[in-house]
Amino acid sequence: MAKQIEGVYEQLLECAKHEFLVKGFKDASLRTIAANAGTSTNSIYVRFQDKEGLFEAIVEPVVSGVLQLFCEIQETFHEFEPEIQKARVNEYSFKEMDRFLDYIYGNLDEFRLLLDASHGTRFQNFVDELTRVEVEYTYKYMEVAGYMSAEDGEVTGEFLHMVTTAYFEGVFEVVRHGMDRGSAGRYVRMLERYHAAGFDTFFIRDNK
Amino acid sequence: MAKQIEGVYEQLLECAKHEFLVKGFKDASLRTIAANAGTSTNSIYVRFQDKEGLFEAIVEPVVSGVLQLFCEIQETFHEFEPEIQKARVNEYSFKEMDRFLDYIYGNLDEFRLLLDASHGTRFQNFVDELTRVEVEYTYKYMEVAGYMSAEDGEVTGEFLHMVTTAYFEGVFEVVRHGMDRGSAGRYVRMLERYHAAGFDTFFIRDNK
Amino acid sequence: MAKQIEGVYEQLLECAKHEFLVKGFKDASLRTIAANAGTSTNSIYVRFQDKEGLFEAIVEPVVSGVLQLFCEIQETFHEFEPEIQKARVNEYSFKEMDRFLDYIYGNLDEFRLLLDASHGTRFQNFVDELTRVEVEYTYKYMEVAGYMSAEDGEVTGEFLHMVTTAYFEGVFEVVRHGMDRGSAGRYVRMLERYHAAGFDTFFIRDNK
Amino acid sequence: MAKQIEGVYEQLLECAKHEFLVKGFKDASLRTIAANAGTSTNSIYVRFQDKEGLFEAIVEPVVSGVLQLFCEIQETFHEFEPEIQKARVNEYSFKEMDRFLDYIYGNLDEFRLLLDASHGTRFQNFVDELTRVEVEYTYKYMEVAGYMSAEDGEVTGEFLHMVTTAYFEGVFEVVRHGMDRGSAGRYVRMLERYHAAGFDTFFIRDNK
DNA sequence: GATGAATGAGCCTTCATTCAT
DNA sequence: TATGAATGAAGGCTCATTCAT
Repeated sequence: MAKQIEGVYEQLLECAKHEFLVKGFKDASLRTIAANAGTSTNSIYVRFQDKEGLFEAIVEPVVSGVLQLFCEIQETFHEFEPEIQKARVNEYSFKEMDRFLDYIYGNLDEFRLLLDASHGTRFQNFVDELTRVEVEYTYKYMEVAGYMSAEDGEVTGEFLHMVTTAYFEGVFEVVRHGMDRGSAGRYVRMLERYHAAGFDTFFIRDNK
Repeated sequence: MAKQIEGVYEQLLECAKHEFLVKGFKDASLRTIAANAGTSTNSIYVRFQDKEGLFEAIVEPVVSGVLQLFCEIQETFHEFEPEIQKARVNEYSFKEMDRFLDYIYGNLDEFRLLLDASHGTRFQNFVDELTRVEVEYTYKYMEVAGYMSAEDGEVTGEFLHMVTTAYFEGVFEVVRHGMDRGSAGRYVRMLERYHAAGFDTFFIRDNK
Repeated sequence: MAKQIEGVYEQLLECAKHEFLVKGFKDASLRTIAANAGTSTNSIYVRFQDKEGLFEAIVEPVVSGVLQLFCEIQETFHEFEPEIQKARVNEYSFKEMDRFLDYIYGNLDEFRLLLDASHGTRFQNFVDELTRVEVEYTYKYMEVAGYMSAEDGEVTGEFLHMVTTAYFEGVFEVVRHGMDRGSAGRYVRMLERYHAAGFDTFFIRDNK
Repeated sequence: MAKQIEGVYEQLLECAKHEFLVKGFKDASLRTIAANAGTSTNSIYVRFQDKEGLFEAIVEPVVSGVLQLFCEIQETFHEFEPEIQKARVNEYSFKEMDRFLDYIYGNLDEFRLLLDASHGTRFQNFVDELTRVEVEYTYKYMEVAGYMSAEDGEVTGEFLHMVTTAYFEGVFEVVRHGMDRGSAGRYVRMLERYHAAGFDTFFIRDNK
């Protein structure tokens, strides 16, 4: 059974990660990656199909992971009773944001790649994907919790998308700035309060 | 002697703008630009030094312009008496945001370039630059208006930078999404309220 | 020990046939063939030596077959008495051409390979080989039947070769055009009359 | 006015011609051609756009030339009165075939390329193109001269195409075999008689 | 013998920039 | 200064074949 030379796979991933981080997807050179990994360009094709396949191999598990984590968090929350949802939304999101950050800090390089080196790949709209999911769940929550837009509906959808984008971009600034895990936690906590306030300016509870 | 042929300069700018918009800085081809402009590649070098020089020629006036406008707005504001500043801050920023948007919409392509096609040039951190200026003035204003952080100061600076980034990114979403001027106005107004609310959550007036 | 896995040989032949037909010998990819056959490239080398060996394995039996059939037909004919040869040449060749076409239509793909996909292999001159054999027998027949060239002999040989080539190329057009067996029969019959007329223009019977 | 280095163009054409002749279009290497011409591969792109452009540059003038010559010959003939056409068809085609052969022998290498090295280019069906033109004119002539098919019409068109193909392939054998100009003349003359006889077997004059 | 990775060379094409005219 | 070829390097990718397991 012709085995791949041991360690080359990992070497390639490591060197590719580095190259992509430094030069971005487009400008990264497979020749350079292969040379640094001490092998031939063809090794890349054997293992990863092509350039984008190499990028995906690095990044895809993390993308899947974060989406799964994200959905799991949301689903768990949305299974609570409406009353509980309303009562614990802040507490809950604080707690879960920590899991989220843990995941990010467990895969820092991959997130850096997704955020700043993925142009030209199918991951270039990664943040947007996350945003879409979040917006969807936000709508669900608004319904459950009896929120309604404070404004006429005209622009609500796009606006919500916009500020949610801003929220995620804010979270990911933490990655871009190379902040340590501790600071990141504090920051993001602040960011949540910040956005919660903004949110409450536009969307108010329709309670009696 | 041997004057530059009239109109070629403008042709080059126009064609370069188009090419950069479509392909981004890195992937744009000087050959293509020159060919479309009906001249030779060397014409670019004569007029703009090199590829980045060409990009700068398109974008730099707008960058200068927006920075100047921005500073002017801020300076004017900061020349008011503190009492007036405090009283009119919202009204003022609403009004001035319109000038800002007008400027953007008067130079849409250039902003698009700055936002999405400048990677690889010295303008790739354009938003960050704006953010830095804004943050600086925010500090000044906070001092004048007697604001203070609601939190311990440890992370204040970076946090302020972060949310200001989010603010500007939010504003520029308007460009990226190809929103029309009217919608943009409404959006950004909402965005300001949103961020104002967030801001007030953290920075409170030390009045008596 | 370690016997070849049953059926792989046939699979390879089948897939190779398809690949060669579609891409021609040079552009065919052994990787693709092996992959389609559900085996490894090396299986090809074990069974067929190399790329050309694979091509030969497909095509050689048919080449042998057609040559054998061809010679058999000719030999049978030439065993007849001269008088009978002269009397029945047309009738005979009509009848035998049907066997020839049957053989072709029983091995259509292989003939297609020989005609249009063999460049780069030792079969690239397949038609020429057939032609040479035919010309040889034609000479024999001419002697037996008392034909002689109507022209001075200078160019006779090459000319005969040329028109015989034209004859065979004509026959094989039937394959290239994907004609059905029925039409092919009619065409080739016409072609024979056509060439017979041409032939009789140059080579006339030295009878008294 | 930046001139191309003198002679490089010609060198490239010459070396390309040689490489294409030896290896065929597909297998020819631009690197090799450039190296042999003492220049860089890019010189090829500057002058000829791409690989096929290089091939075209060699071969296109000859293709145009031969088509023009061919049509001119045909048109001239078809401008004669029907009576004259009928009377002189053989004499005329003999004479003009010499012009045709002169043209071929004035551009031997190009014809070799067209016949045996053009696979993969838009010239790969060169003979077929010629054939189509010839067949068209043949139809015209048949009408004028009162020919009609001796057979039912079913297969006439395709059959005519087939034998005309055979005719041209026969003519071009002269190129493939490297025959000298003198022999070629005699051959082709014979070939014409040969085909004329075949033709007359199927298409007979509807005279009274 | 089967596997499939390694080899090592090669493909066409494109680029930003320089340079001779 | 305009021109556009020359430069010189690099790009991703694919190949037939060999070789270690």
